Amino acid sequence: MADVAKRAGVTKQTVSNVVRGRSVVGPETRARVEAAIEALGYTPNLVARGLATGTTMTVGFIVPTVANPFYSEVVEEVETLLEERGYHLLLATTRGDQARARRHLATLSDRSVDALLVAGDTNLDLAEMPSPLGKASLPLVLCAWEIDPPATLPVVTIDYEKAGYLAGRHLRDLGHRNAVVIADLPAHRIRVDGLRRAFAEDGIELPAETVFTAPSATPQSGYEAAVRTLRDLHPLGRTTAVFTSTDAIALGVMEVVRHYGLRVPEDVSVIGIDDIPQAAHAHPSLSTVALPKRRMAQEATGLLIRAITEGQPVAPVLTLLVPEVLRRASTAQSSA
Amino acid sequence: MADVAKRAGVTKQTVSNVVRGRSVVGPETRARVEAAIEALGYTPNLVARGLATGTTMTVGFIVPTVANPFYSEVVEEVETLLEERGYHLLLATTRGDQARARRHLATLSDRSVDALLVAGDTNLDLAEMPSPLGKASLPLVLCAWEIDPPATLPVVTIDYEKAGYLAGRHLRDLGHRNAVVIADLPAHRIRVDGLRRAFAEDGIELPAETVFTAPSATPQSGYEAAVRTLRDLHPLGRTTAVFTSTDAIALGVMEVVRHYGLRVPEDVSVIGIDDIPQAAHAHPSLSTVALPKRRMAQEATGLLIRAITEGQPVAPVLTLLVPEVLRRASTAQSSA
DNA sequence: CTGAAAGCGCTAACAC
DNA sequence: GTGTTAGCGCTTTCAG
Repeated sequence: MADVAKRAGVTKQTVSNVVRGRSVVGPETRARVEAAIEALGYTPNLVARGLATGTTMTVGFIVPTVANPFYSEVVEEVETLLEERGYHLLLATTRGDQARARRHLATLSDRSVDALLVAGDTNLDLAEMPSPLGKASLPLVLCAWEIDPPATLPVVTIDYEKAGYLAGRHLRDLGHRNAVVIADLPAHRIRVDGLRRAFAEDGIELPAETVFTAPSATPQSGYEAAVRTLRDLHPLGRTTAVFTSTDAIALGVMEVVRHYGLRVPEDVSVIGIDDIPQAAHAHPSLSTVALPKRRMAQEATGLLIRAITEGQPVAPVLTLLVPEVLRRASTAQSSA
Repeated sequence: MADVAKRAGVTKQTVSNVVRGRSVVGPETRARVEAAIEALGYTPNLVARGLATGTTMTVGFIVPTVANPFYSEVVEEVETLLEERGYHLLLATTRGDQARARRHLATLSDRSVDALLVAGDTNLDLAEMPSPLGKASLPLVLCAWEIDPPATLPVVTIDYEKAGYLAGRHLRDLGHRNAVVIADLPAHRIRVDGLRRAFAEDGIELPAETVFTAPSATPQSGYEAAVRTLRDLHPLGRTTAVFTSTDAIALGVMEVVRHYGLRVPEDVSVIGIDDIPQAAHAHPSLSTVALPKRRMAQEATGLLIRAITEGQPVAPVLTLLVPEVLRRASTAQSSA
């Protein structure tokens, strides 16, 4: 920078002003400086700028995993939004590991990021988490917080209970009274609660023996477990519908159902939650409750950036995004 | 830091030494300093350290997208490896957009990262890319470079041609002579070339009219296109096997084949490439050629970190990882 | 509109 | 072992 200044016959200050596009530089001077920059191939050092301004133009995002369509879509959207505003994305994954989450939280809050976004993770116990959560030293927003969103922090999440409820109402409206549930419990218990509420409105109970657990956090093994569960369960008896807490599981269920020579949706309706890309392309296309991930990413990033630019902590409000039923081909009127 | 030093009755330097775990501090002094750090809740400013040392402990990763199982697995692996060594991951996606890629390359090379990893993207024209590629100012490694890996840069990639070849040999060994190809062209043409080579070894040609294009970059629309293609194509005629350039497409193909009342693998064998998580859980489980993504991530990260710690640019060597056939249930002896 | 000074928080040389 | 002195490259006062 000093070289550029010398070459253009100005001071570093003027170079700085030119680089940052401030309109305090005379056009003639500006041209000279720009020529010098070009000639020397100068490029400003962001770290130094960061030290001077106390801002890094970087947002940290702590996420359970990225090998899961739900989170990877959220990450991608967040990255895009940040990029549009000139921010970088520092990605950290927890993989369901408290210790990792804590480490990330600690290192990222050392002023190496301007703000922090943390996606929900069942294994995350906020009370155990270090400083930034407590002293709110830097803007912090939580998202996709399925279980017990804390009231003391800003949270942008989805009404997962309603997602379950909507799935339930959809099935109920189609006349289904005997449903089997396959859910990733306890992570997705809220979704099952919603389903239960929908059925309860019609006086239908969900017997405990029709609720099965896909005992793993990853959608893949959830799927696998679902397959096994359903296999053991067979014959389905009076069951006319299967509700799964996740599309990945639903996809597996459809395969197994077909494997038994039953048809979806003629014999059994299947509905999932999330609306992963494959859901629309399955055969039959999977009815599901779409979780507004992109909306969530937008709201969360918006809060974060506003907090950074205004220099104020984010108000601890809970934003609850509403999911939406997607009626596709895997659900039909109950044949019972 | 000054406060800590004052409280402990030492200088900043000593505090620095304690923080960085240097063994030049007396145990008694160290204890005092640590107490002061604890009391004041001091946490070092990484940006300042970065300015002083010229190192940020951050590696940039430019990737086409993260909403694709292949890349998301690579990203996750890279992140994990970096974290183990105390590095952070700055993630940037190109979404197949040259301009974005160029922007990222430019901003990331402003010394805000210690090294740069760039994953292959058909839309990326390296010749058009700015400085860091040319002047190799900071360690740069390319990975997953399917088309024309440049000889002037270090590249860790997979032998995609061999992947196609292995798939072809597998089919050929099972007696298949009439295969249909559905590939994401031109992105995956190398894979088709490999297949062609395998068949050619037996004097079998792949007529142009049996090669179909799934005309999109994203696996999902590839899948969709495959479905349409196969639907139009029906009946399959003498075809006994389908090769797809991607597992996602293969999964779609299996559904469509079944849709016609044909059985996999009894009537038609299906083989893909990649080994995405779902492949193992499909019904029947999908035979495929596994691409060693994790190995690739390991090699690439290794090179990068070595380059950083040794302060030397990475030698422009091409590392070609070998894929492996996974014989599963979707392929069987040809019935023809 | 431009220039000169001071300092962001830390580390790296030295000397003590 | 510990303290001292300079910066890292930039931005930000404040004068000119």
